[in-house]
Amino acid sequence: MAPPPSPSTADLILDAAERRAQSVGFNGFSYADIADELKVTTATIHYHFSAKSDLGADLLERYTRRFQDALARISRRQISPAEQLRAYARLYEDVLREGRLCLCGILAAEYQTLPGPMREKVVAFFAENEAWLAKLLAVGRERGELRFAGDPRDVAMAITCGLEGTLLVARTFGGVARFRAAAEIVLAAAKAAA
Amino acid sequence: MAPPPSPSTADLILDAAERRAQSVGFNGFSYADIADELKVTTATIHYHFSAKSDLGADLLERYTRRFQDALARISRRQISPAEQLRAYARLYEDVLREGRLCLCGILAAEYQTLPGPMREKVVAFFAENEAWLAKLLAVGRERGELRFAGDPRDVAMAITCGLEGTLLVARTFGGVARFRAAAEIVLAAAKAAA
DNA sequence: GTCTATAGGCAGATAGAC
DNA sequence: GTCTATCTGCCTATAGAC
Repeated sequence: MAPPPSPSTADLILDAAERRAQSVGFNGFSYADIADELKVTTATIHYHFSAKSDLGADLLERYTRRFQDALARISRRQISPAEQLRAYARLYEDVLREGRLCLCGILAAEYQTLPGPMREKVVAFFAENEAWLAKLLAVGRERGELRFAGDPRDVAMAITCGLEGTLLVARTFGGVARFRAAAEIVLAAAKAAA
Repeated sequence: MAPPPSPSTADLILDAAERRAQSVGFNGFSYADIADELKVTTATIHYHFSAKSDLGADLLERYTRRFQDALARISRRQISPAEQLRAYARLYEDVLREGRLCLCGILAAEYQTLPGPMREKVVAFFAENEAWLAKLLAVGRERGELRFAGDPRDVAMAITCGLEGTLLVARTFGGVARFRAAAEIVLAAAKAAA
């Protein structure tokens, strides 16, 4: 294994932008904010991401890829479908613990103000999310390890949306403890449904 | 009954601001946007709401009051707890049909950028929401008309958050049809839970 | 690749006439 | 109560030196 290369300026910018976008939204931070944090000037950021919409698009691409990777890692683990669901919920809980939201959750709230390319990527995130979750649910039900009625995609949608909403609300009202309690109830859609 | 008085300028401003806040967020519109829409100047708006944070606070107060009124109307109807839950979900569905989000849902996403007085009102909205819903759930269970395990407040939280998240996501991905399907599954937390 | 300097626009907010 | 006019500050973005 090669030693980890020290992160490029572009990566540092993405890191800072991601952290801010997940807490104050894409419209909630400026190039100046990031420039101050990294001790560079706004011109430097424009050199790497000529427009803010480009930064946003790259941000979404990296975030979605990483999220998909995390889902793939869950799939590879030799655990039951119910356990995989719990691992899925833990992805959200970890985000909340840092005082953040899901990037695509907060961007969904800003959707109407986003440039077109970013909008498409937000939609794609939810579509890929649902596809992964629906497959997990379908397989789990086939094996008799999960119980629920109806189309797995609908249950997948309900679970993803439930976690997104719980994250959103729990950050302002409830905190991590209540996130857990609510998330457990959300996940029960694929355990106890008739 | 007296005839409805023609709305004051302040009311018209609140109406326009509310519509915009529910679609682009509180930081997504400016005094100039509203001024253009109402064919007045920004100075006029400042006369009625000297700072934007005042407008935001008044907006939240009116919205929360109206939402509470809607909940009270549901409570007064002679329908089963399960039907009341459906009526609750319909409040959200109606908002989506206009392409909007719940005001407090979208403000929860902007929470970190909101002035203090607005933050408190957002939190209060969710607290009052949960209180109403928890009471409905508790009564329904006592009467044997609703089935669920655990603290009614946790189930209430899961349902409110589930609907908020479904609203958020369905606006960008899924639309009204899938909102309904997911909402039904969310509400099942208080019907089929073991 | 990073800087200084700056353009051009839009934001929230205020003073004072009518 | 509404207007015109304006201030100040921040934002995105660019030109050009190093």
